[in-house]
Amino acid sequence: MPEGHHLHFLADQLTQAFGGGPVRVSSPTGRFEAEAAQLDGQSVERADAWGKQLFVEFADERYIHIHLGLIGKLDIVDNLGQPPVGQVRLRLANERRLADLRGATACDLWTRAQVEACVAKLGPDPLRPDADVDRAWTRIHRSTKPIGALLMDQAVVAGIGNVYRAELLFRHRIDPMRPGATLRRSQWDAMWADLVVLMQDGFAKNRIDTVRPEHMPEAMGRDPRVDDHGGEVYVYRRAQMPCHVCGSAVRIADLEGRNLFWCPTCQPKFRSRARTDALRT
DNA sequence: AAGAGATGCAAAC
DNA sequence: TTTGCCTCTCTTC
Repeated sequence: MPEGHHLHFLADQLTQAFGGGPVRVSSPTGRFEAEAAQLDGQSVERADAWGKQLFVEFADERYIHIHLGLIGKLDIVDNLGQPPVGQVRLRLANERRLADLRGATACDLWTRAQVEACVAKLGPDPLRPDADVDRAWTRIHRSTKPIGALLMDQAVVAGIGNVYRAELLFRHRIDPMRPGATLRRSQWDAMWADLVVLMQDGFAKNRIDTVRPEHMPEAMGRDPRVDDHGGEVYVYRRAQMPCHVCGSAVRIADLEGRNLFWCPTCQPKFRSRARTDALRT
């Protein structure tokens, strides 16, 4: 689940569970033990997310920085005094709630300066009200890299992952291999506006659904999606299966080490104007 | 029971 | 370009 919507969901949960009061901080695996000891018993101010980076703010401008990576999990549950199960690198607990971190790529104790340096490298986050859409457009407009690769670059847009990448391109009928510089500003503005709505919905439900009402299972009389992802999507992890819109077999390819999914009919191959003109003459 | 693969990314070659 | 993280679910035997 760890695309940007999920990290914002976790930040909200952490703030609700621990914000404004003292928290027990421990590291059952010992890997974060020295840092945990420094924070143990201190008050949590709040938690916040920027893209896929999660920050838990303590007094004195100290922050726990967490990045879940591909397989990391942060379970926030009622505190019933249960012992840690598996490799719990970080445990936050108060009388009511308990949060266990497992499998994360990063868990560090940071200063405010470190947090600011991290955030400065990130592109705009569609879930933040201060997001600067122009900053993303500048990067896209100046790049010959495929838009499918640019959308995954956290310095371009922070919070998009493999699901939102594939689904956003499908919804806007854009060839993932199309160079960023060939997009029109109006296309990017429409994609961004759509992304904000999709990710806000994902944040509210903690689940990625991108299928329009007319293509939902009930509307089309098809079976709902059943797998560990769960959300209703058009192309993500649907290789070889028929497109919900046109019936073509959904395609899969490797782009920069990640699986890319798209519909070859709904997202026709992009031809540059120069090439088209050359063929006409 | 065992293996593959996954919503990510940094570090190592 | 490949490996590591070290979890969890789904698939195959």
